[in-house]
Amino acid sequence: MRRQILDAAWEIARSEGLDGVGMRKLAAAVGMRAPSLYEYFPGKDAIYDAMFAEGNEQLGAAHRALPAPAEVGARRALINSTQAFVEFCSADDARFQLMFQRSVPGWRPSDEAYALAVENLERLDSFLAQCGIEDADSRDIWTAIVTGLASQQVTNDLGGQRWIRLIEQTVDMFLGARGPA
Amino acid sequence: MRRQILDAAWEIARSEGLDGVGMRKLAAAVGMRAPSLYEYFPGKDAIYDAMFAEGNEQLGAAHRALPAPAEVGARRALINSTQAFVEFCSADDARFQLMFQRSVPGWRPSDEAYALAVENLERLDSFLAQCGIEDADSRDIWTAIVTGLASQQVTNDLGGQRWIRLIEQTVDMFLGARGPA
DNA sequence: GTCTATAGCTGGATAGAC
DNA sequence: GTCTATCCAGCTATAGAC
Repeated sequence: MRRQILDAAWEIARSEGLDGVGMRKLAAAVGMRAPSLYEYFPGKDAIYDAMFAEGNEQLGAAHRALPAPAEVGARRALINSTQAFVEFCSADDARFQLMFQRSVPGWRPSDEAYALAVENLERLDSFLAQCGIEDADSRDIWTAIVTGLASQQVTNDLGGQRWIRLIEQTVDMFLGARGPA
Repeated sequence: MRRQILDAAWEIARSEGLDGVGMRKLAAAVGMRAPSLYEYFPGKDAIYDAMFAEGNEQLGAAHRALPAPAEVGARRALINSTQAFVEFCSADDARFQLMFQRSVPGWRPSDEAYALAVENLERLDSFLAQCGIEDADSRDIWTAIVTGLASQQVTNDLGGQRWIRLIEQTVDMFLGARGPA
């Protein structure tokens, strides 16, 4: 039942925006009345929280599914992970906004949910290290580039390929500046 | 009086978030009651709209104040404009969110206000062209990089220098990939 | 121009019957 | 577990007195 409620919440968020998720509307979407939702979640914030956690689990799973840098080489690994990330963001703008922008007034993820986000950041760090990117400045430049590609793709060409298809070129630009291959 | 109201609105937005700007609170901040605000603005959306327009005017002014690429060369021009932009974003996160993120549920800029944003984008295009960046792919990569730097700076180190100080290095990376100087 | 008063709505959450 | 009924708080906006 929690599953059904969360699915409905995602659907409303995708079609009407994150702020469109209200207790009455959400309950109606699963054939209930608002008060019944409190049997499954302590409140509305807990629903956003579960969504935030779920998004981070999905991102973690997508990242774990990538081949290791040792297998495919740093260049290919960076391309793969960037494509996976930008496509992940672009596949669901409501999820992107919930996870990476502060677009739900008055809501902040709980500590437990946020821990999943930190876990993903740590996984990324270790992935970058395996790609030979270990100094802090390079990591910061890298994260700026990747989040920039993702936000442009989501904001200006949702569901398209406009920035996704520039990823290889961008990775080569980044690697080229770190010394010739 | 419109000026005073807008100043108060910015102040509330900065301290409590954009959604903290309400008619009662805003009126109280200028020593009025809510209904009196309707003498100066037709409604709340018009206030967001005026703020959006004002932000874009400020950005335009900041950009116009930059030395021309012909004077300082492409590299310096790109560094200057990126620093100016990231600092502009980082100086006021409420303004950043209003202008570049969709963080006011239910509000969209009016056509007139949006025209100012388009004007700024066109100015940027012409600036980039003067820097020798004319193909669409390079422009897209460039905007991704710049917005990425800005969003990382605003989100993770507001008011600091963590990404601002990486701008020179990033511009060199970008230019390096376009053929040796 | 500014006010009081209030309409009219929407939202999350709770009490208590069944 | 689900419901009806309702509370309570918030909001924008308007009517009409002064």
